[in-house]
Amino acid sequence: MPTERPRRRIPEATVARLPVYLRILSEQAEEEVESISSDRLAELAGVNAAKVRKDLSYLGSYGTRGVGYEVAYLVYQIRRELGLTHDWPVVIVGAGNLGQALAGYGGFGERGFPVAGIVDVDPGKVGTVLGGVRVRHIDELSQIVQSKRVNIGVVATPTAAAQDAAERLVRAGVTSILNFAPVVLSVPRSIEVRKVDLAVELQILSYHEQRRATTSTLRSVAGGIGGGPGTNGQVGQVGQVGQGGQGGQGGQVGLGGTAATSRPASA
Amino acid sequence: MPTERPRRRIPEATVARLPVYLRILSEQAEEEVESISSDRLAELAGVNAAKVRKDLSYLGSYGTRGVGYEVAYLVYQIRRELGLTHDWPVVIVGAGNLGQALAGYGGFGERGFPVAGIVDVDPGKVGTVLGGVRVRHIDELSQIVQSKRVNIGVVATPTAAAQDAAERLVRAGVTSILNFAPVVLSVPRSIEVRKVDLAVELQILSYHEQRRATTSTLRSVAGGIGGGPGTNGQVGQVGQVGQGGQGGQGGQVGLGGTAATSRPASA
DNA sequence: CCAGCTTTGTGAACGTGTGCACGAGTGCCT
DNA sequence: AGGCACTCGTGCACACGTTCACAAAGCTGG
Ligand SMILES: NC(=O)c1ccc[n+]([C@@H]2O[C@H](COP(=O)([O-])OP(=O)(O)OC[C@H]3O[C@@H](n4cnc5c(N)ncnc54)[C@H](O)[C@@H]3O)[C@@H](O)[C@H]2O)c1
Ligand SMILES: NC(=O)c1ccc[n+]([C@@H]2O[C@H](COP(=O)([O-])OP(=O)(O)OC[C@H]3O[C@@H](n4cnc5c(N)ncnc54)[C@H](O)[C@@H]3O)[C@@H](O)[C@H]2O)c1
Repeated sequence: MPTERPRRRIPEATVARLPVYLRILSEQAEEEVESISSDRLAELAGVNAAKVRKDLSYLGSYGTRGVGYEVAYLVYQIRRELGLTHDWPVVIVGAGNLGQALAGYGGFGERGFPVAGIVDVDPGKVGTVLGGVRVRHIDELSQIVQSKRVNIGVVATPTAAAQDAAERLVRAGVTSILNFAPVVLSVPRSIEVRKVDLAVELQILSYHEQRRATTSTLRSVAGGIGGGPGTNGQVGQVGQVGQGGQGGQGGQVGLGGTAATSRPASA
Repeated sequence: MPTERPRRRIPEATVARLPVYLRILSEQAEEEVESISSDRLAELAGVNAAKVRKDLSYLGSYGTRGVGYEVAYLVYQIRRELGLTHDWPVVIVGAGNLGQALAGYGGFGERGFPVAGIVDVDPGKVGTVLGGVRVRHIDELSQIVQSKRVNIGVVATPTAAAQDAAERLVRAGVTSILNFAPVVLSVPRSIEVRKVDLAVELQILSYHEQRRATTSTLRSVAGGIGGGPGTNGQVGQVGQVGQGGQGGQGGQVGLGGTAATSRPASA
């Protein structure tokens, strides 16, 4: 079993898809599927088969022509490439609505991101236990980060406090931040920041809804602008998509979208 | 005041940035700033100034050369383009950890996405009140969607139930879905789906952390692989970024990343 | 009214991402 | 052993997105 070093630098767009492949492959492994073709994997992931092959080719791990990929080996390779060979403890700043939901969610620990700690400024929150972890005061942040060797921090404070939270995280030694507050954080360029902004997601959906309404108005002059539900409910027929092409994605610096539109075929 | 129709189709990457500009411009408007340059807006949004100008040029709304853009007018134009001239009520499926956090979060209503309803299958959850909205049984979904004219649905059920939830939403008449479950939903191609997958975000961060560790190992042979915190905390000096370029983003069909990396200068 | 400064709008070059098409292996069946 | 069906790996063309650079346009002061 070759332990080749990551040969090329992996494109961000590919990095963003690897976790999806990984989840699917892990599921397949549980169902005792030993081998999988790029076609099948593409179908399950809702992407183009050529894209799957190209993505996987960056791993340097080879499939077998005429056969497909060995699921277990692929899982191993992707996990290694993503740095998932060991856990990455995370620390959450802000134990409000969202922080509590995150802490109470077991999915992170399962996927290798155990919650090493939750901190808050509110004395009323300190001491309460969320998802098995006791909320501690924010002054203990540095100590938690250092003793638990935390590299990843999550900002779940109100908007006004997000910049402060980020700075505290950076000072404490965190090098990657996942930010839920709808603000652009200012941090040293060496820090990797990713943003999840639900309002932005909804606004993008709104744009498409609005566009849908406008377009149909042009065709059927009757349609009101408010745009009632389209009620075309054809749920059964799944639309395997012709993958409407588009520029890349990736956690690029500028801004960039947040979610991905997908519409794959089910099994 | 010209009310020009949206001339060109707006690129997805731009659509994904407009909400960010909108938020910043709204804040500026509250601070009574009347005019803003692309440079300043770019700085606040953490993007390249040329990108800002190009993005805004798609709106057809004009700035004034030598001066900048009129904040209020830009806000109006962006809101119009994004379809934010009226509210878009949303319905949440799944009143668990996440559904409760979403319902309890006032930010959506403020931004034009009031929670029209929350539904769940669990009889124990039905009847409880979250964020001023009573949880109702999922069988009432269609009725809610139709009576409240809901176009956007949010899937916040466990993974196993997400596909079912999506199908119910589509049958009820919803045409856009925001999915929090880590699965690829199969829906008719006419339905717009966006996915927010926190585990994917963390795994992307993990990739970069791992890469950082590997790279530094090559340089300073000493460093352990586990990669303790880097503790280079230089918080004060904000890094206005040279916008490390990258391929596009956008809510493209395939998959695609979810969050964006940003690192702008603060005011 | 002109000179000089500022800032927009956009053409063009470049970089990234996507998807087709096909050569090149691999396994199976006869 | 040979033929055939299958699937990977990838070159290539094209689409999309980003950034630079600069002419056009507007403002201000004299
Ligand atoms: N709740 C959601 O569903 C949701 C959805 C989208 C975005 N968000 C964003 O997530 C963030 C958190 O939302 P929420 O609903 O959990 O808010 P919240 O008000 O319920 O919780 C915020 C918590 O942060 C704590 N806090 C305040 N200042 C702090 C500081 N300087 N350091 C550490 N902790 C501090 C508060 O004590 C509070 O417990 C907000 O920025 C919000 O915009 C939340
Ligand atoms: N909680 C988080 O912070 C978090 C983070 C990332 C992803 N997620 C994802 O979000 C989803 C929800 O997470 P959660 O923590 O809220 O889960 P949860 O178990 O707390 O809540 C799920 C809710 O959905 C309800 N439900 C189950 N089947 C349903 C159906 N068919 N129709 C309607 N409702 C149904 C359940 O009764 C429950 O109330 C999961 O897919 C999870 O992977 C959650």
